[in-house]
Amino acid sequence: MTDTTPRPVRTRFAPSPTGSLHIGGLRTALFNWLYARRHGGKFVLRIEDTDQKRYEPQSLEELMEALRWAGLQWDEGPDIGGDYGPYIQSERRELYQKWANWLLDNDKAYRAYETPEELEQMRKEQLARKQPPGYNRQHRTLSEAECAAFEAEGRIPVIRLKMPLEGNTVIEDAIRGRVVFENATLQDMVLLKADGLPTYHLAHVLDDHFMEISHVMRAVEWLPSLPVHWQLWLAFGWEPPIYAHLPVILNPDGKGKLSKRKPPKDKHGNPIPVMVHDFMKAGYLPEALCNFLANIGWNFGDDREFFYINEAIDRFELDRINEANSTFPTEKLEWLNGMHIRELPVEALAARLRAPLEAAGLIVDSDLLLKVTPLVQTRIKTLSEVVGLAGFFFKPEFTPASAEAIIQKKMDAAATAQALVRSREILAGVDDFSTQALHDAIQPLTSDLGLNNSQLFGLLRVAVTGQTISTPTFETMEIIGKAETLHRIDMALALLPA
RNA sequence: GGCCCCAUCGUCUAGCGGUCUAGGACGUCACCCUUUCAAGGUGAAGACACGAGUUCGAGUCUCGUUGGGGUCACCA
Repeated sequence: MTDTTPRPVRTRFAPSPTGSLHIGGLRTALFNWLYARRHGGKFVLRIEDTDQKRYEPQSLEELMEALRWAGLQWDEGPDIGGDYGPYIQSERRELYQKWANWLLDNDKAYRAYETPEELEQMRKEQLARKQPPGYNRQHRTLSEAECAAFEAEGRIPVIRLKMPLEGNTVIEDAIRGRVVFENATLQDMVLLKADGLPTYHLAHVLDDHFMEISHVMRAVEWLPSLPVHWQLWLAFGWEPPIYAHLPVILNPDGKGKLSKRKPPKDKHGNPIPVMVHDFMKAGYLPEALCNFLANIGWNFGDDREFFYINEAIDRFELDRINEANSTFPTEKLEWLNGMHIRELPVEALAARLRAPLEAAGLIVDSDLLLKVTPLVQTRIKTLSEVVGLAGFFFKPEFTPASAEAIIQKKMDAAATAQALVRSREILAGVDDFSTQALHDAIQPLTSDLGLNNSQLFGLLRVAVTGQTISTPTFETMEIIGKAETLHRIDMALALLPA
């Protein structure tokens, strides 16, 4: 394998359109993309829609949308075409049938006439007898006449691969090394289904061959069927690609791999998104998600974990991929997302904050948003958190906090009211409503009233923002302006019992 | 259960026979800064699953045990 002439690098991501993109799928796509970019190769998007039962028409669009959002542009694919198309398997069925027949003609495969029900029955009996379930190869040696008899019954055959019955299948995996399978334990897998469409096994080998895919990077769950695929390459007599089986992402709380079926929860019991679209909606940045995904099962080197994906291209190699599965490190995603938010230029962050604010029903003025953005930049970990922290800036009507929220620690209503009144007097006299000037004007009042900064600034904060956790007080006053600030203090005063 | 893969701090990881009294990051805790919340700074606790080998020497190689994961479809 290693001494074959290197081929141009062509990798592919081949999802089946059974729903929108899974986060684990995005990582597989990312690694394939990274490898292609690293080696100046091509990254191909292929749709594996040979299972009509599970096909969801919406998902092709969603899949592509998620990939584009993440910045993983493909060089060939169903929407943009390419020299190796079509890129949707259901449009390639003649190819699969042609080569399935070739296998038949060359004694590498055979027709089997059992119905799904009969196979199911066989499995049940095997299980009942505590035998390993599997096809018993009954039809592997059928005569012409026997086949004709089944056909006469109206049975439609599937085509199964004639696996070697003894010996080993030995394969070199690019990240796991030598993997050995005993042929006697392997199955004669179905290659072409009764509906004339291929199974994954046949389809991917044929497509990867004709699309000249050089490296197949896929999740480890494919490893058990690798020997079948390998025997197919051997049967065809074609040069196999280099296989690399990636570790999977495990559920952080319970056991098993991350799955949308069993929604995972973090240690606080909050649900963790699994689908890429959920991450989009939750306010994660694509650059943060890619950065995060690249850190699972691979590492940048230099002890660096924060990076932009373009920086990873130069360093991405298969031998740096960790073969162990890993659980989904939620807190790290939060941290990385916060990091990427903080690194964004203010204008860029403001632009991204618009969507979640508008989704919350707020009217977003661009100038105002630009002023508010720096105040939230170090305080949010996801874009959607802007709504809770600074949504009040964009509400048409100000909603004051409760009296008890305004009253600070070790203070009562009277003292609070007094502080508000005195503050109002001072603020009314300030012409330059800037953060610094406001701070300087109010500061002396703390000692006059025998309060500390926390108390005085705190009650002003709650009066002016309506929240106990908010953007900084004086910065907020500067943005909303003098009239509004005084108005809100009046509202607070009205709330306090006399 | 058969087969296959995997195994370093709670988590993500570095480590590719000696430089490991095991490094980094997230998280946690403490302190500093501080008008809330963050951010930032400083510091602390915290791991080579176990047992045999190989070797002058093992986190690093081999085998076994244990544990975890995956897979056993006319789904991918």
